[in-house]
Amino acid sequence: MSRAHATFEIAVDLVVLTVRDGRLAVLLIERGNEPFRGRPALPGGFLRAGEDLLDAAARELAEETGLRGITPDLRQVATYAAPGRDPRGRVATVAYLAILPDLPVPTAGTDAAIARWAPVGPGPDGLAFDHDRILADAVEHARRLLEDTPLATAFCREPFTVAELRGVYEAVWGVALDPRNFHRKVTGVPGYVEPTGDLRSLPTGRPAALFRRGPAEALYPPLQRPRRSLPAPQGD
Amino acid sequence: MSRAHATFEIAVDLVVLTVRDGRLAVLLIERGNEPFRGRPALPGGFLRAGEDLLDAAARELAEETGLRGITPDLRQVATYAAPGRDPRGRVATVAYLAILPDLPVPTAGTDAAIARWAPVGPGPDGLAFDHDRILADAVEHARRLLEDTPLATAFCREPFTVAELRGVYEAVWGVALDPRNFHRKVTGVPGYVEPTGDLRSLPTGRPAALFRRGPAEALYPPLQRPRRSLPAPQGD
DNA sequence: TCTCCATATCGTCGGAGTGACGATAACGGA
DNA sequence: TCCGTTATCGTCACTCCGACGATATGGAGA
Repeated sequence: MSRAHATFEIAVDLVVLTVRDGRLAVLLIERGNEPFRGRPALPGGFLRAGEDLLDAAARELAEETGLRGITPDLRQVATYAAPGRDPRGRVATVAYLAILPDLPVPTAGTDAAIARWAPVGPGPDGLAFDHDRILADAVEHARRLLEDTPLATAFCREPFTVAELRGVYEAVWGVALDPRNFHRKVTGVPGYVEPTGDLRSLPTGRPAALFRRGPAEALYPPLQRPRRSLPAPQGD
Repeated sequence: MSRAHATFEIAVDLVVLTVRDGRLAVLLIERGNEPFRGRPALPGGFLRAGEDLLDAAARELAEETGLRGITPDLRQVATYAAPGRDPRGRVATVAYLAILPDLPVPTAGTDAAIARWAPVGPGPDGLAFDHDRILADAVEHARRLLEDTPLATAFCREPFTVAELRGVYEAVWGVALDPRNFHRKVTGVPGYVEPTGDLRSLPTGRPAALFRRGPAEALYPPLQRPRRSLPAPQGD
């Protein structure tokens, strides 16, 4: 059997998302080496011998964020292997999506690079390699997952209020949601959130009930993001 | 920078689905070489130097099915790279999903192996490598895509009838659908199918109107598969 | 204490979507 | 002509949803 096929290095890149100050943010590092030295990039690293993809993603996440013992759900998003995407040679990268609650600080410096939260905007961010594209794909993936999975609770520290959960949806989808309808829908999905029985007082307003994640792995009925496909009201 | 990372070969495996005789079927080949010689497997091959993933998937599809000029939509499903998944060494594979109308014959023998359509059952099929898992993931992917994308039309040759499209949904989802409600929903989604104005007579029954694919890239409202989460009627 | 404000939570109402299923249409064949 | 079969349209009750009014409950300030 011929062995004439090209060989590759395989990297795992992480799209770590959180919500900070009501805005969606992504964990970025500053590249310390060529290529793209000094440019922001997604954290990631190479797959090691004997290591599976998910293990590598979890290892990189721990190294970049300093998180230990926490196992956030990591979801594979897509794989990119275009020739020329890495000037060093043939490198394929598998992108993973991770969702974290708003941490005090990314605990940078654990590894080689400086990590920081950067707001996710609508346009490109000038990231290294093809990381703009990877980020966009991952964000779109997260937006879809919010609709029919309990992923949004991964953005929140427990216990959380309905308003905090609503803030997650608003930040990720980039839309404003009606607090009353949102409350009705979230509390109406079986197994999505469970009341702890406690309340939390904010600097203003009526105290809010606290919730924890429920056992549901899929949301039914789903929380659909607003669609614009209105029937184009007949002018006149 | 150290270059001590493991190197890999990267393969592209295809999950080519169609509907034959009202049942979901997948294109399988019989392996002609070790490992897993003689075992059925998904068609696929190695990524070549200078080739991108999608190009490799399209090339393999053309080689295995003999299709030329046709560009069915190929969708990346997931990537698998567990150590030991390929006895020959470290091989990562990127799975692609392709949907075809029921072809007369897979036009086997174009490449090295014998290709055939095999029905997709609920259980494992004893495929080589981790292809049982890949197939299951891809089928679940297709089931989801039927809900909110026009993917189902890719199973049909144009023009097609509503009943043929319904047969696709029934085969892929494995459920029976009410013909009247299905007709109402499919023709009610803007841009999903467009009437050609022609009719097709079957050996029996009233002739059916013929349709072609519409311009919609997403279905709204979606055609949701039946959910079982009924409110558990109170026994009493 | 009373008023005001902000947020949380509950209710109401009309419209859209859906599943169950009846009714009718339009063929081929007995 | 009658019948079986499939296609297509209609009806009805129920759910879900978005818009939005009403009420609850805290803190801040008069």
